[in-house]
Amino acid sequence: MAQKNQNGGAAEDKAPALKGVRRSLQVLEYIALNPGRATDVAAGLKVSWATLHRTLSELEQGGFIARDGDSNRYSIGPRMWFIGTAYLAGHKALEAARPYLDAAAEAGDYTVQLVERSGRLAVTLYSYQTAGEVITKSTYGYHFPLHCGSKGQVLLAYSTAQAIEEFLSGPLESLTPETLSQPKALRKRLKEIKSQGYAQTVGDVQHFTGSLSAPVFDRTHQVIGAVCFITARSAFRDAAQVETMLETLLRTTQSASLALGWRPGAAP
Amino acid sequence: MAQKNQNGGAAEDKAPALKGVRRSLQVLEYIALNPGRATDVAAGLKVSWATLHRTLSELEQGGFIARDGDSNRYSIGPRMWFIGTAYLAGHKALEAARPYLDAAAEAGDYTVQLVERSGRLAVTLYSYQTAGEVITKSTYGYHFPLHCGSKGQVLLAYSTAQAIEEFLSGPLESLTPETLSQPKALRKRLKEIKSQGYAQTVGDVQHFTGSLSAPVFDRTHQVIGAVCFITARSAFRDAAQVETMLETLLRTTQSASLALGWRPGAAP
DNA sequence: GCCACTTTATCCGATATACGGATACGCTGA
DNA sequence: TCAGCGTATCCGTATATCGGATAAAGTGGC
Repeated sequence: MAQKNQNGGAAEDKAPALKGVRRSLQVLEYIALNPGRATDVAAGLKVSWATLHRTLSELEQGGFIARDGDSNRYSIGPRMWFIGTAYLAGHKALEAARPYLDAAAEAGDYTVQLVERSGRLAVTLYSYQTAGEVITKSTYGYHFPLHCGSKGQVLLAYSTAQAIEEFLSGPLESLTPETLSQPKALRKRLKEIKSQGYAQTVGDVQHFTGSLSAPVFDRTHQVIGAVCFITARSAFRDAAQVETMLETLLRTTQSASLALGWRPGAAP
Repeated sequence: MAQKNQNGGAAEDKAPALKGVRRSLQVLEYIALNPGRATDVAAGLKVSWATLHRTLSELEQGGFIARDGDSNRYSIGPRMWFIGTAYLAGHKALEAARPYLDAAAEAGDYTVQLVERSGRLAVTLYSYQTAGEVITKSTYGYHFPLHCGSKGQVLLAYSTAQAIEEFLSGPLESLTPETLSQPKALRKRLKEIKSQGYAQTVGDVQHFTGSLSAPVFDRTHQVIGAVCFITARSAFRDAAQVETMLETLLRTTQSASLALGWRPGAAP
């Protein structure tokens, strides 16, 4: 389960200024991905034990990570949530899209999400889960690699060819037996997605769910995120129902894009 | 608007180990509260400009803060959200309470929140906003001081006398003319709240809304958070409606507490 | 309950690292 | 054009940080 640099890569390698700061944030991210004991973190990050210990103490003291008294396991602390949420307040795309997301959620019986890319993962910015149907791991805090699930695939499909290759050259783990994890197959899939304007996957993230996603554009015709509808696997057997979902989905993404200044037509 | 150490205080003062790390996180928190230009941050935190510049560069490079190209204003970056959300995955109280929160949200026409305390602020962990009525600032990313709004007051009311005094000795800003900001009046109010088991405020956070909150306990009879119902001010004129809300609220908090191992009866 | 082992905590001297004053660049508005 | 503010970068020095080693505490096997 020890997935190391799943998210990283954001110019993390070149310049080692402010060594301590860099490390502490790496530690935070590592713990976000794999909460666990101190030694494991030290091993995963290849940091000398003494150094790591100091770092952890400092972070814990500040409430940025929390330690379970009994097991000595570390996990992300409340203060990180506090800081992190500030990202949403003032997120222009989210703000613009929210009304349409809510409307879509009311219209049907599925979970509605707005996601964006962060490193190799699709990160949920907003999740509206109609109370009727509860789908685990469809809320905040669960992020999946881009090749798993329609949302990630959409984000990936609209990247540059170079970015796609870069992603595909990384590790492509399988979350279920149905996960597409062959670069070749994925390339083909991504092309299809881009040409049809949306993605649909079933059972490649969790066995019993499926999802439908489409991209959201900003005024410069760049994809800044994706809207994703998630529902039970069974729903995808009913073609008419899928058709309706798709219609709502595309209406939603188009509305959101328009609200962000996007206008139909080819990119400038 | 420059509220400095609004959240802090978590043993931030005593031990200066890992200076750089400490500062960088202070910077992050400061920016979370007051996004803005570099100089303002330097002034607010009383850090030499050169040092701050290095810190900001490092944080920006990692995607922990984002800088608006034109105005040079800094705000929290996507990676902080990514890390912060990990706090929710595995938050035992949230997990236990969620079903009841959802149920409550379905039952009535108000926003349902689960909040917990972080420093001097009440922080939203979960917010379920029925699409019908949209209340601004009732989502993630907007945090209010404990003395404003019923949610904060509940959290405060169940603190130790010492913690209450400590809070009251800090700055008590008024968000609206109706905010209670006199320590004396607040002390009285907190006593009332604790004796009646819930809090109700109207118009003390935003002019046009009111809220109703009650505490959630864990097995050790400690308050680990509060559930809060928020709705339009007008709704609070209808006594019968308030009565119904209150009933739902108390049922919700009791269910959540039970799910956390709390049992009725006095603390051990 | 004892022993071997793993994990966590703390010390301390050497050295690399980050600090901050000073200086230079760039933008905005008068 | 110039003044003034905000931003970027340089560089010598002092100091804060690193990590090996050691001690303490916890874990599990038998």
